[in-house]
Amino acid sequence: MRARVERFGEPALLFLLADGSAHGYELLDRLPALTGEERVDVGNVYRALRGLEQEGFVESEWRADLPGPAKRTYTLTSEGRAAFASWLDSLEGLRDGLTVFLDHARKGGDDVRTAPPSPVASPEP
Amino acid sequence: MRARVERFGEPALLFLLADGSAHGYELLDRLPALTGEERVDVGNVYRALRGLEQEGFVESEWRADLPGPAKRTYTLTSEGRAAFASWLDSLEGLRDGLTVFLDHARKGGDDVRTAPPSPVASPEP
DNA sequence: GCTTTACATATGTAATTTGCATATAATGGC
DNA sequence: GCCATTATATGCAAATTACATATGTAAAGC
Repeated sequence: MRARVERFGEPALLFLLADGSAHGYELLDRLPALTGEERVDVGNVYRALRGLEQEGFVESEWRADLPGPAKRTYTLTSEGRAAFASWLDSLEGLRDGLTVFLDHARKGGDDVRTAPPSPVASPEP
Repeated sequence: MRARVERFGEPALLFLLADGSAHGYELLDRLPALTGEERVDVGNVYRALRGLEQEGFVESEWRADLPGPAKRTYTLTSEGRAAFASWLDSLEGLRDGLTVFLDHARKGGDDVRTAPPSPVASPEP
């Protein structure tokens, strides 16, 4: 069923790059294990990388010296590092928000799922 | 910065409806406080409600007897309640996944955020 | 009574994102 | 040379989202 993080791909890419420079294909390989997604779209990864580059979060350099076909090697910029840190904060906020929501939604045990809802309870800030 | 839950709107609507029947405008009012979003699109809420109805998760009934203009009052079905429970599980999985990711990304304290990630490749200052 | 404002639902559509397919090209093994 | 693999990239339809606008009723003000 549908419950995924929106634009989780970008922070995941930054996370992988924070671990060292890499090229797209390599990132593509390591992404599923990180995000838990079964299928990661090839084209969208490259598009995301170009987007991150346009935003100044990564820099790329063509490397023909490495074995195999020419690769575009991406490296985090300091802006990218800062953005990643900010994204982590944001994700943490999201996680905490989810926790609050889940606690709310599950309060009263299973009556949310089985019994008619209580007439009073409303989630107030 | 961008880090939101995708399709969080539907479970949020189900959550509000689990608390008792309501009409669209009312849900629209209570939604931002629940999801933390500043602006909730009016049209999309009604579209989401119709979607939920087509999936059999909610039922609606026009009420002209209530004060004010005629309202369409939505009520959770048992399928809706089940779907909500399932969504909660899904969200919980997401939350736990986020926790794992954050622990990973933050391991080693703040060095992810401040220090060069690895000696292998860093853009020279 | 008539006008204005608030309530309530709904449609239209442009922009963005996603998923899926396909193109291109270089390398290495045979 | 031929072919599978590695590597990057584009094209496009479908789905989603954001923004605007339309429609109609009821309450409030004068």
